[in-house]
Amino acid sequence: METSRRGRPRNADADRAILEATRDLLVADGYERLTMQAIASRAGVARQTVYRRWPSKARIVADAVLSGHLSPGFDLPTDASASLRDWLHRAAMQLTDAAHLAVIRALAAAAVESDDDASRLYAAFTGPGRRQLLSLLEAGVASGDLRADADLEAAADAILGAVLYTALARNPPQTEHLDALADVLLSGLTAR
Amino acid sequence: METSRRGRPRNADADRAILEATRDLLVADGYERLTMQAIASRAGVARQTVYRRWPSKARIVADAVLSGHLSPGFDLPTDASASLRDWLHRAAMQLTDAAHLAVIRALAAAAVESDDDASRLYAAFTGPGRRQLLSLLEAGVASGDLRADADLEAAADAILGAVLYTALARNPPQTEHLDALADVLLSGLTAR
Amino acid sequence: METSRRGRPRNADADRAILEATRDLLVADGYERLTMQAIASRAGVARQTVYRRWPSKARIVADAVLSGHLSPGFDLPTDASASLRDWLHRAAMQLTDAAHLAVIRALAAAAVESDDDASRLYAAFTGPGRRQLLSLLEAGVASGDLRADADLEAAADAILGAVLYTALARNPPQTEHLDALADVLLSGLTAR
Amino acid sequence: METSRRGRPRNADADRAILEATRDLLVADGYERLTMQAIASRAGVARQTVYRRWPSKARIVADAVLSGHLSPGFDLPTDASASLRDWLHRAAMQLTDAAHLAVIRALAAAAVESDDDASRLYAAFTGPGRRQLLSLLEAGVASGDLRADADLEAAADAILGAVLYTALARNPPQTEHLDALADVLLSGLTAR
DNA sequence: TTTTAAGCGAGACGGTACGTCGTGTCTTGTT
DNA sequence: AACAAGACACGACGTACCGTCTCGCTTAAAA
Repeated sequence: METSRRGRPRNADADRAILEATRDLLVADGYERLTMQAIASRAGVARQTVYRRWPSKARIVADAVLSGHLSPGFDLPTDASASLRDWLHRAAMQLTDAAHLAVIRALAAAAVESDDDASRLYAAFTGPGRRQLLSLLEAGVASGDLRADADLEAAADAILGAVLYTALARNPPQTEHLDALADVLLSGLTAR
Repeated sequence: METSRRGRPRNADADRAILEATRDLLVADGYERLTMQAIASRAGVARQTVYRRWPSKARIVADAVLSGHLSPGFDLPTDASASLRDWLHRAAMQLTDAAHLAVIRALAAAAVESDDDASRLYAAFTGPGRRQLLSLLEAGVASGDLRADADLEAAADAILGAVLYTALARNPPQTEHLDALADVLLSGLTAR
Repeated sequence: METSRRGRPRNADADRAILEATRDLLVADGYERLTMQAIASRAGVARQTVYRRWPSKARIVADAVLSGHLSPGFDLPTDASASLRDWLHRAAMQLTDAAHLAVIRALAAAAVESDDDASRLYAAFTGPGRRQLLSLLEAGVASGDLRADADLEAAADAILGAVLYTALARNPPQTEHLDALADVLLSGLTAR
Repeated sequence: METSRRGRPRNADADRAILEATRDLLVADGYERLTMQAIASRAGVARQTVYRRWPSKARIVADAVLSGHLSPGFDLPTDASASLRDWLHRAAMQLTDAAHLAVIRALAAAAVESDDDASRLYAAFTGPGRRQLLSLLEAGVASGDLRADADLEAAADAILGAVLYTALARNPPQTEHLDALADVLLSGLTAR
């Protein structure tokens, strides 16, 4: 048991306040305009208190992502009736709002420290959406609408990648394009 | 048209040298560590000579992307025998090398700083691969292997997005995962 | 001849402005409260411009002293009629005003970098007063009032040291004390 | 008089250890490089224990001076045979060692930061030497070597000031210069 | 004996200045 | 005009100290 440390304990609220301040400022101003001083001020904390916990701006942002402070909520009903097409539309809509675009772009900068950090960041960012999507797919399999022998993990990656890419490269995404996307993913490309 | 200007003409080599220096440094150190001084030094040029041509770091990177200096070569044969599965494997392999990952991450940073739309940069970056992929798909349709009524643009987006996302979030990508990805894209998710 | 240097030449006015700003702020607020930012601001210059010329606060102050920006004026007439007693009174008066006390105290801090810098700083600070005093003594010798075989350099040191010490340790100096001081210096201690 | 307090009594050793640590570090590194943490560490004490006794760095140094921890020993015999010239030489020698120079310079810094008057600190620092010098002068008067009507306080100031100034501004002091100094102080400047 | 008030080591905290680095602009002399 | 070189205004970075504030533990006098 080594929880009884010496000295004044760190203010646990500060950690949270700093991550939240980071999220708010990142979403509002973007990574480049994000400042340690601004983070500290908004968190109601001295600059040194931030540095005592994180060694750099990139690490704070990385932690904000990893701790889920920056993942999109995807506040959609995950009931059985929600079709994949609906999910694609809503996810694309949410990802293309200014806040989430800012975060997606920050992921790149935050991953600058280490090369394989990037994977963890992207995985953490997409985690909630991915879990949601997986349960949607599982429901589809259970109801017999989707085939049982598909690799659902791979399917989730394909869907997430497609919607992320569309959000980034086809901003704003068009309805017909998303419908065609859903068609490809559901029906496949093979002639029959 | 007054093409003959007075004074000393610009050194045409400098443009190319600067873009190449930008690419090399970007790939080696990432966007955050990229500095104008480093670009100029590596290009054998004064800092002002860079600023005479581009107004900011973001614009150089954007131009390097738009001019194709940073797009992946995808030097794969596009012959009829190349299956979609092969393409996925090779593309994922190429995108996960350090150089391309650095560029992919830089796209976001460059987009947010320059006036250019992120979508233009992503489109430019993925352009060559996309064109290659489309001709592969068209060949598949022509040979009757792929169904004729699929939206090939949407299919290309799905495939590109999936492979990009896999490269970013599942670094390095596993063989089985890519195979499962190909299966989903070819066969679709719908039960039949 | 190597005066033709390359690149934009340094703004010569800035050097002077920085030294003057240093003097003004030092005299007004003291060494401890002196700030690089304050110096720069008052000189109408960026902080980096100060650092380009001097590596530290101590060095600026040292240079301000060595360049005579901080030496007391001792604006007394040096005519033959000025007696040593008068000089002592006026010098003590001037050295005990707030401005000069601040400078004297700053000498110690400014000398922190190197050990024998201190000598040069004290010598520079007292230089003008010393020269004035020497010509006063020489005039006394010429007029026959003072003995010709005294070491005037040593005498000047004794007088300067005495008045400096009195100013520091007996702040404010009393008239009678200064008179007694003059008496000792003029008549000596030896019984006759 | 309520000398018996409740609670754990203060460690009396700490006071002394702190003052000694202050002296050692001051002499070794100078006032500017002196830090509270270093004082505490060297004294084997927590930083707070220092602050419980002194409110600031300047006050510790001031107290170290006032308590005599930093005054030069002037361990000279004060017997009748010791001439003023001998005293000057030995005092100059002692004051110009690195330790005492550091202290002399620290006086100014400590004085400007603490509420204490500079004069009190200088008086305390020079106190032992001054008392020694005065008894030397009184012995000279008693023996008839020195004149009886001189203001010995003023004479002591002149001598102390001269030797201090020489130590500071003419480091290291030359033998001939000190001899000439003694000559001026003993014989005076007046022609006869 | 048991309180209880203070001392103490340790270290977090709000501030402030430091010295460095990068950006984008400007000003020299030279080509 | 372009160019190499480098100064300039601006502003963020990460570090170091200051003096204050909790923590848990220890120590002795008071209850």
